[in-house]
Formats: sequence, structure tokens, C-alpha cells
Amino acid sequence: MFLEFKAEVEKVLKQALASYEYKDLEIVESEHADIASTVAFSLARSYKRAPKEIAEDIVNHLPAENTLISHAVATGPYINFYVSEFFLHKTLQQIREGLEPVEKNRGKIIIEHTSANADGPLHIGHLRNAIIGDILARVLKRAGFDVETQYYVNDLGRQIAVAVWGAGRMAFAADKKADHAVADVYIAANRELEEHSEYVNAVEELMRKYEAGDDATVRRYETVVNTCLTGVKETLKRLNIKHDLFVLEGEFVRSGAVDAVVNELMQKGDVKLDGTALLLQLEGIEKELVIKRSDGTSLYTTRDLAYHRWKSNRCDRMIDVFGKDHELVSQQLTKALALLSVKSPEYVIFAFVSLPSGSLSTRAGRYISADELIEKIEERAYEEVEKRRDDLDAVKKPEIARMVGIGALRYDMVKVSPDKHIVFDFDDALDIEKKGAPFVQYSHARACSILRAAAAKGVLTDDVYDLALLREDSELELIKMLSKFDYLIAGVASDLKPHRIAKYARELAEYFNLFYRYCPVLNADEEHRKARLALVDCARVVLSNVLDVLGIKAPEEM
RNA sequence: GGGCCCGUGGCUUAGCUAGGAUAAAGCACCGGCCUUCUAAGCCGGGGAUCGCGGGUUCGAAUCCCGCCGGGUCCGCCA
Repeated sequence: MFLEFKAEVEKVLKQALASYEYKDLEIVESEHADIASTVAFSLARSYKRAPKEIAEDIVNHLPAENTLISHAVATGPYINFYVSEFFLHKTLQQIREGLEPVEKNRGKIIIEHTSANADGPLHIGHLRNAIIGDILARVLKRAGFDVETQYYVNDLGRQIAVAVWGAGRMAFAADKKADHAVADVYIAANRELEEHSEYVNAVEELMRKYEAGDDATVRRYETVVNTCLTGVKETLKRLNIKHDLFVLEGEFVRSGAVDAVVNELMQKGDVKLDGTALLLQLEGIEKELVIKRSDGTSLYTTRDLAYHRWKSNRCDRMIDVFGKDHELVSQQLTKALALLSVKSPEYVIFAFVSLPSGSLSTRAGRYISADELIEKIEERAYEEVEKRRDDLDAVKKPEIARMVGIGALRYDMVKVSPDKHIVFDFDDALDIEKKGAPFVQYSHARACSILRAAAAKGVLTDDVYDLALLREDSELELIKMLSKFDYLIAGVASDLKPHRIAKYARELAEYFNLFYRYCPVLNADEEHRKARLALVDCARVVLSNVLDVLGIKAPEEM
């Protein structure tokens, strides 16, 4: 609803500024008003008048009657706008009718995220990728896009060849989760290769045979990749993350799509021969990009070109969630795709997660697996539930612990800007009390609790109510906060900054808690009770929606 | 060496793209609030030369230049 308020402010401000020349309306969010404009400052310069005077003049030229705006005031040089009663009313009404996207059918977006190598379990670094990607997918869906999520499976890299080679020498441990069993073999194989360089040839032969499509080799690869992915999918499921499609790199080599890309680049790009290898010179990038190895096999970047060309034909926009290490690659990708007349993907690049002891590495066995973290955080959450809610039964306790644990984990990973490097601290990650997610979940549970008690008393929440009775600051502020949900979704859908959702969720919960503290609902007189119950219901709906966007479950009690 | 990113109370961060009103939160610390809808909550308090130095501007955490500290990339790896 806030989007519509802002649109109206823009409209009337433009009218009031008809006699002025201005570049921008300079509409800003402000703590002194529901929305404000600072345009008087810049007009002051060109018109050589005091900003205060100009602000007053503009306010005098605003239309007297508006729908969503109650009034506007010039406070010194600032022009402050305030929402109307009708705005508050419409906000609650819209929420009760269901939070539908303002715009629909905005086109198809394919978002690629996670895409961890199939050589072991997901670790905490992959988690950041997966959670950012998953939340963006949820935001874009709500913003009215048709979204498909893809996991790009690297089955052609040297890493996988090493794992396949290792699997030929030792079996996967049967008593371990599949992806962990693959990691054990992969780590052991790496160690062996370091000690015995004569085995390296065997690995390279596997790579050549796989690309050539040798049946027996393909089957060996498939076993390793599928084994690992089975485990990875289990982990993702626990985190409430689902991919619509798993796409194997190898398919693009065997279908001839990679060769087609190489041939086309030879015609359209600045390609030169270095021995038998092919190098592509890209504009603005000093280093040439190798598009074909001397031995004729393909490289990651070339396969990625074929993958993106394929994707581009299936959607209107492509979004790739990448770690910071892929930044140069993404620039090369964009430039090479331009040569092929393929639209560029949009990149969401996040800085790394490292351990206090240094960077993460599956090969060196230096990582914390997502499974281990999930396990421990759910245990911690369970202890917390036991401590606080001993009255709950044996089914509910672990259920709530799972919601709280996973919620805390997801919230933690998304709350900081993707630009920020994270040094992972296990103790800190497990400190449930400090987390943002339980705070938001708790507010939701409180709202549900009031509604349950009301239902038990036979008070219906869809009773007709008089909005004019909601006059307390905490009530008005809460409604305004609720109105900003659509504004937030629209904003994040365009700037792709998912941490803003986490911030909003926390603030919304805070406003609800204040309302809860200052405005008794069930013990209020009948008319106030009806109006406040409607507000509680709206708060519950938005809290549950914002949690859903974060991929966090909203418990009805905790 | 070059490119990109980060540097905000003791700790973790928001704000920076489009410069504006006393720099905003959480954690930690100190002090209050459970006979009223869940205290995973609420209220109050102390604590910041926004890395450093210049510049632009009526106005800079925000824009520009330089420096310092951290991260990351610069593979016929992925």
C-alpha cells in the first residue's frame, strides 16, 4: 500500500512544482514524516531564494483534497507528507483480502544458485549462496515474476574426476550420509595424488573419456555425482530450499553446444591460436580467455557460455548468485555472451564466509558442513524450547526447535549485506538468544495466541470494526509498518538486496511488540476489541508472509 | 604490481546506488517491569572524532582524490 501512497505524493508534488524547473522530486524516507521531499534545497540555489520560503510556496500549491495523503507541512526547508485515515483503512483492507502481487506476469526469471561441486557436502560458504538465492527467488515470485531456480552441476571439472578416480579404488562408506561419503573418498584421493604424481595421468584420462562420452566412464561419473547430490538435496530440504531443475554441465559438451559456442566465437571474436589451444581476447580485459585446451577438452567458462545461451532462450532475465571469486569470470562471461548476441545475466555477488583459521576448502577437509551446523543449531534450539516451554508435548517441542533452529540459521546468513565478508564463529552461530529470527517468530506466535484466545471466547476476527478507534501511536505505527511490505518487496525485486527483508522483519516484529505492550486486545471494550483483533490478524498475516519470504516457518506457538 | 569489495559505540551490523532534520539497531554492560492476551517480551542508562588526510557543497557516514588496514581475483582449475 505504501507504494501507492508514494505514487500519490509524486503526483501532487509534480503538480505543485509546475512553475519550477527541477531535476528530481527528491523524495526521501524520513523519521519526521511518513515521507518527505528535500527538493526545496536544490531549488534554493537556482532561484536564489531561501529554501524555507520555497518549501512553503510548494506546500501552498499542493491540492487541498487528496485520498491517501492527509496533509503536507513545510517544516523549515523540508516538505513533510502524512498518510490519511483512508490510507490506513485501505492498508488493512488489502491485507485481509490477501497479499497479491501488485503487478503480475512480469516475465520469466531463471535464477541459478548453490551450484556447489558434487565432490562433498554443502559447507557454510555454500549456505550463504543457497540462502541468498532462495530468498531472492521468493521475493521475485511475490513481485509478480515467473521464477525458475536452477542448480548447475559441475560434473566435468577436475575435482569430480578425482572423486570418480578415488571411487574406483575405495568404496563409499555405507553408514554415512551420501555426500559425506563422497567427500571422504575425494579427500583421500587428493592425498594419494599429492604423494604419487604418477596417478595424475589416470585422472586426466577419465576426463577425456567422459567428455568423449565413453559409456562405462559416463556411468562411473553418474554414480558419484548422483550419490553426492542425493545427500546435498537432503540438506537443502532441511533448509527449506528447493531447486526446480538440476542442469548438468556435461550435457552441453555431449550435445555439441560447447563446440558450437567455440566455433561461433572463432568467427565473431578476436581468437588466436596458442599451440593447439584457443585464446579469446575480450575488450577491456587484459588477460585472454582460454576457450579450448591444447588437448581439445573444454573449460568451465566455455561450458558456462553454452549453459547461459541455453538458459537465455528459456527466460526474460537470468540471475546468477556467485561468490566473490567469480567476479572476473562474470565479466568475461558477459563480454563473451555479447559476442554471441546473448543477453547478459544479472549477478548477485557475495563476499566469502571464512573460518577464524582461514578460508574454507573441501579438498583439504577444512570446512564446517551445513549438516553439522544444522544438527547443532537444532539441538541448541531444542534445549531452549525445553527451558522455556516444558508444558509442550513431545511432538511440538522438536517441531518448534526445528523451526527456530533453521530460522535462526537462515536469518543469520541473510541479515548482512552480501558485500560483507563473514568470519564464521560457531559459538556465535549457535547462540539462539541473540538471533533475529526467533524474535520475529515469537511476535507471530503472540499474534496467533491472541487470535486463539479470541476464538475460544467466540469473538470472530472478521467482525465489522471501526478503524477510527485505532488512535494509539503504537497502533498507527504498526499499520504504517504493515503498509510497507509491498514497497519492500518491490524494492528488493529491483535492487536484489535480500538483507533488507531481514531488517524489515525485525522492525515489524518490534512494532508489533510495542502494540502488544501498550494496547490490550481481549480486555479492551467490545468496539476496541474488534478493531484491535482486526489489526492483530493483519499483523499475523504480514509477519507470516515476511517470514515466508525469508524461507522461515512461522510457529503458531513457541 | 593492477582490478573489485569492505573499514560506523567493547562486539556484530543498518544507513552509502539517487548528499539533507539530534548517526540507527542488535549483542554485551548497568538499573527497572510478570495477580492482566506467551518475559524468546517491554522501559530506562552509559558508550561513536562514521579507518586517516585533503577536496566539492549552504550541508558529507554518503560524492571525488590520496593514504593505511583487511578480503578477493588476476590458472590450458572450477
